[in-house]
Amino acid sequence: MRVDAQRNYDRIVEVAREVFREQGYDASLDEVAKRAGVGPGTLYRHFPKRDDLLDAMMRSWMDRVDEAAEKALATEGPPRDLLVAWLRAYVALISLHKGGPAKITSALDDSGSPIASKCRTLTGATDKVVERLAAAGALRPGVDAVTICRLVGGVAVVADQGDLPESTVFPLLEVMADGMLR
Amino acid sequence: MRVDAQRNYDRIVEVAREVFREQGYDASLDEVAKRAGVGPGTLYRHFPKRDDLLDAMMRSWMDRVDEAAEKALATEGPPRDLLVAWLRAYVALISLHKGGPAKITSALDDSGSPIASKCRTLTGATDKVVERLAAAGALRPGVDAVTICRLVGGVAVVADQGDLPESTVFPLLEVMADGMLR
DNA sequence: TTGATAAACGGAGACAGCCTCCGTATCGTT
DNA sequence: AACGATACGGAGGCTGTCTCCGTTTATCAA
Repeated sequence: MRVDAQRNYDRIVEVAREVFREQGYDASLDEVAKRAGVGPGTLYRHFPKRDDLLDAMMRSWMDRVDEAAEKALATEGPPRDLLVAWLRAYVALISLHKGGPAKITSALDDSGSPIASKCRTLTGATDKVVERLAAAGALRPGVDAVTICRLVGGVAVVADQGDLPESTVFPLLEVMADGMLR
Repeated sequence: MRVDAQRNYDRIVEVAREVFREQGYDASLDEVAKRAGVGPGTLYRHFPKRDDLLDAMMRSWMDRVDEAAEKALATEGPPRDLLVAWLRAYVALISLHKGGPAKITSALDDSGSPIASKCRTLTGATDKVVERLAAAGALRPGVDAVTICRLVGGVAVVADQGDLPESTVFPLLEVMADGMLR
């Protein structure tokens, strides 16, 4: 890749992070291009679809997911505490930007999206939690990682769209946790 | 209201129902106007915001909600069956159009939206179910109608966006039901 | 029936966002 | 330095939203 191309690529991703944080996932891409000081053509050549840009933005984010899963797994106490800790972390991770929860959760079932690979990181991390719970015999049969991701994703979407505070979201997660455990 | 105005109003609503059913909630409003045989100006005078149009479309829908609640309340058997029946009905009711679950569920927390009044019908119906369950002592403390609406709304949004089949959605609802019951 | 008046109509067009095409500029190599 | 490959970027087509305002239509009183 030519150095000027690399420079523009990086700059676009950097600016996109900023713009999406300010305006949510449906911010104008022309605006991103303008702020990055490139033409729209350049942006669309590097990132033909909006999701390709999100994909690039989320590269570093994946490390954080694994990190958060490790941290949750280190939780002391009963299985329910572990699960709740992970659910909270999960919501926080996918709620970095307005519109993020919807985007990510719907990518769970859209293997064509570039985001889908990110979801695998997410379900993978959830799976570690599932295994731990299953080993403790605490999990209700039939509850797997994808099920959990869908459920908690749904809560995250609602929280995101309604701007719900943690004090409202946490109880929702606890109801769900109780439904998942035996 | 002048009779021609009334005629156009009704026609727009009728056509909108059709178009939204075909294309989901973000169908083009100019398209609706065109099909209804009116200018965009006429449409926007009657319905300044998209939600105003949805609001009008949902007038008759509210009756169906109460009806469905009655039917669920007539369910024989243990409380869990009643709850699951209502959750399924709830999802079906808000999933009439693509994008509907998101619209309706986010209106739960947006009292400014014209849709909010429709939500009250929905939470009201849910409340009847809640009362029945509470009377039977089957409900976990702290679980109220709004909590339930948010949770099931979240599942409906995910199902809608991911085009999930009933066979996937129903188990999600059951996990939630288990979380709500003691 | 007719004419006045208010009400409603509807389409042209301003504006914003998405995305493409292609002439121009830049890079890297010989 | 010169050339070919690569990348740039902006003009502009397209679609959808929404408004403004000249024209039409309904209604009612005379």
